Amino acid sequence: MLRLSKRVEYGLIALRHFAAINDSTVCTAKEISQKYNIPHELLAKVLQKLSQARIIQSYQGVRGGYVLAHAPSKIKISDVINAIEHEKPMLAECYADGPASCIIFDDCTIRRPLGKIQKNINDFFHTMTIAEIV
Amino acid sequence: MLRLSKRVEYGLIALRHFAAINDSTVCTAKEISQKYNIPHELLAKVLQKLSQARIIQSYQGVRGGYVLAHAPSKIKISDVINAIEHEKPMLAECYADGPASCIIFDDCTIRRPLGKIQKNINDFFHTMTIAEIV
DNA sequence: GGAAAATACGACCGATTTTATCCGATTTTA
DNA sequence: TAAAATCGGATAAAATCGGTCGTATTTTCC
Ligand code: FES
Ligand code: FES
Repeated sequence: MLRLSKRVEYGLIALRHFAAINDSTVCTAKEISQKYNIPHELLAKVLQKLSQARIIQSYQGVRGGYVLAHAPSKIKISDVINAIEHEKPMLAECYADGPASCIIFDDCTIRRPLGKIQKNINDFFHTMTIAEIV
Repeated sequence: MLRLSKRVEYGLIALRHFAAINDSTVCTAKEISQKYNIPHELLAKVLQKLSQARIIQSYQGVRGGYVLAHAPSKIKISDVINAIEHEKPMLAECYADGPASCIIFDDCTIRRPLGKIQKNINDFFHTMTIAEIV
């Protein structure tokens, strides 16, 4: 409950790795998966997502790999989450999917108060960058 | 992802209901489940947990039901979560279950940075009370 | 005393989500 | 041309969660 998904964890670990090494050095998914003991195929897909979101730059072919596309201080945690998960992290489903999704929407009395906590978390993800986790 | 469980939602809704009405009036699980359109059996189980944690007082038998055991301002959100969920809400499993649970524990580089966000959320749950959601 | 109404408790199923794997295709360099 | 890497979809395995059921116990009311 209230847990980050493995995909996001793996993504953050990978991004931290990129940020910790020289900018111009490409890293392959295999390297990272071995170094951090992460399932290779799964990490590969996460990196693809990050690549599509222009957070990292991909180079195909032999001697290919990935490099950060921006400075670590420019990459917000929220960017990473949005790139990997297609729906934003929400305390209650009603926020994410709208009134139709929740059967007790009209009778719900805690949606508004929960918003305070939600906002707080959002702000944190929006403020913190990869540079702060190196 | 990063979502509260239904059990906690239902628990909060029920507690808010208790806080909103007269202190000495007992409410049955059935009443609340009908009013807020919540599955009766599931809510009943949640209320049992809250009763065991001394957050609400139970009265058995016909004309029985539940009443708040303390003033709403004395009931913290974290108390409610702890009562309903046996393990605390944690961004990453490594916090909750210790080193043995996470295969990448030794290689993990994001555990410590994540702690900042974790602490922030914990503080919020520890500060906010039922009185603030009435 | 017995029936009804409520909580108490535990076991269980089913659906959904999440995690992980697999395979084939494409790109690029050696 | 072969090897090494990214791509992308499909699929399988696992875990979690919401919800249900059945039974026991307690208490009040008739
Ligand atoms: S829990 Fe869905 S609207 Fe509040
Ligand atoms: S993800 Fe488990 S230790 Fe970091």
